[in-house]
Amino acid sequence: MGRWEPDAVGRLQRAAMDLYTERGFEQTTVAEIAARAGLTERTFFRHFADKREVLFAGSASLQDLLVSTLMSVPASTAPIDAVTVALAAAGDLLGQRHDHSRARQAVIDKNPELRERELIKLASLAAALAETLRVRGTPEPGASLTAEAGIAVFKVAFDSWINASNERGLTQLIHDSLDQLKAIAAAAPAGT
Amino acid sequence: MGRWEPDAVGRLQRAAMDLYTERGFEQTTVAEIAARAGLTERTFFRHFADKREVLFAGSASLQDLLVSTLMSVPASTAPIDAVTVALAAAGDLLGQRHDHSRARQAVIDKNPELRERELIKLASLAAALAETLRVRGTPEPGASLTAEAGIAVFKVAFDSWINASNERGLTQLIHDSLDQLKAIAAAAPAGT
DNA sequence: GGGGCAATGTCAGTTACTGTCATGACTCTA
DNA sequence: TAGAGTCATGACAGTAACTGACATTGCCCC
Repeated sequence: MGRWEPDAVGRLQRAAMDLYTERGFEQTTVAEIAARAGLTERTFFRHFADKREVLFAGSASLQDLLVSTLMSVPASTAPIDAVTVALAAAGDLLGQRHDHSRARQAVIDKNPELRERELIKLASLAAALAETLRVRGTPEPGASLTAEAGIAVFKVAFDSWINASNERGLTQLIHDSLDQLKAIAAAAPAGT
Repeated sequence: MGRWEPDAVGRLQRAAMDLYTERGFEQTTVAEIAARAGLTERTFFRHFADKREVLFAGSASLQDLLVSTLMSVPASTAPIDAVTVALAAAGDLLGQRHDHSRARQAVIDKNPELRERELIKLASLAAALAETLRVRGTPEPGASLTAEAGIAVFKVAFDSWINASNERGLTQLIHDSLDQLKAIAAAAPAGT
C-alpha cells in the first residue's frame, strides 16, 4: 500500500477503532494505528491532534447540527423545550448507528483518558447550546443552566439507549428523560 | 534543602500552583516543579498520578463531604433538595477560600487538559451523588438525573461566584441556581 | 513538460510517565 | 546503643506521545 491511497482519515479512524477494541486504548501505540492504515505516525498527528481525538471526529458536526436546529426553533418555545428539540435531532443522527455507538462507547468507558475527552466534548456542546440560547434571547444564568440541564438529559438518555436492552429509540428516551427532569424539579417548590 | 523536609506533598502543590500561575501549565515541566519543591521528578510522580492531578488533590475529600452530608438528610426530603443541601455544604467548604479558588480556576480555565480533569472530577462527584441517592431509595434513572442536575446547578453557581463581582456567597448562589432550574423546568408542562 | 501545491515520509528532539534498584533517615527493640 | 526493619527519596534507564524542520512524491494546471 503506497502513498496516496484514498481516505487516509477514514483509514486511521477505522484502524484506531479496531485496535482500541482488540487490545484496549493504552495497549495500542499510534505507530501501530498508522501502520495498520498504511501510514506513518507523523501523518496520524497531522490529521488528529492526539491519540484520543481520532474517536471524536464526529463531534464537530454534531455540534453544528445542535446549533442550527436550536436556531430554527420558534422563539415562542420555552428554552428547555427548544433545547430538547435540538437534542432530539442529534438523537436521530446518532440513532442510525446503534451498533457503532455501542462499540465506541464500550471503548471509551474502559479508559479514563477517553472519558475525559468525551466529557469535554459534551461540555463544548453545552457551551454552544448556551451561546445559541443567548443569541435567541435567553439571559444568563438561565441560558447556561438550561444548556447544562439539556446535556444532563441527553447523557442519561444516551446511557439508557446504549446499556438497556429496551426497544425505545434514542429520541424517545430523550423525551422520557426530559419528563423525568421536569418531575424532579417540580417535586418541591422553588424558593424554599 | 536536604531529604526529609516536612510536607513534601504540600510543597509540590504550592510549587506547581506557583509555576502554573507564573508561566502557564504547558510551559512548566514536572522537573521544574520538583526542583522548586526541593525534590526530584520521580518523587513528584510518587505523590501524584500525573502533572494535572497536583491541582485536584482536594476533590476526594469534597466527594466524601458531599456523600456524608447527603446521607444525613432526612429521607422525607425530595432528592433534588437533598442534593442541594449537600452541595451547600460543599459550598461552605470552598467558600472559605475565595482567593485560592479564583487563582486555581484561572489556571484551569486557561488549559484544556486541566479543564478535562476538572470535568471528570465533577462527573465523579455526580456519580457518587447518584449512588448515594440510590442507597437512599431513589430509583434510576431519577437518581442519575437528579445528581447531574445538581452538578449543573453547582457549576453555574460556582462560575458566578468566581467571575461575578457580586457579594453573594457561594451557598446563596447555589440556592439561587436551584431556584432557576426549577423555574426553567416548570416553564412548560411535562409530557408535551 | 515543467512549476507549484498538498499530502506524506524521515529524522531528531522534548517531556510525561514507569520500572528497578540503591540510599538515606527514622523507629523499634534487644 | 547497635542493629534490623521500614519508608520516603534518589538515580538511572527506558517507552511512547507529541512537535518542528526539511525532504519527497503524486497530482493539477498552464
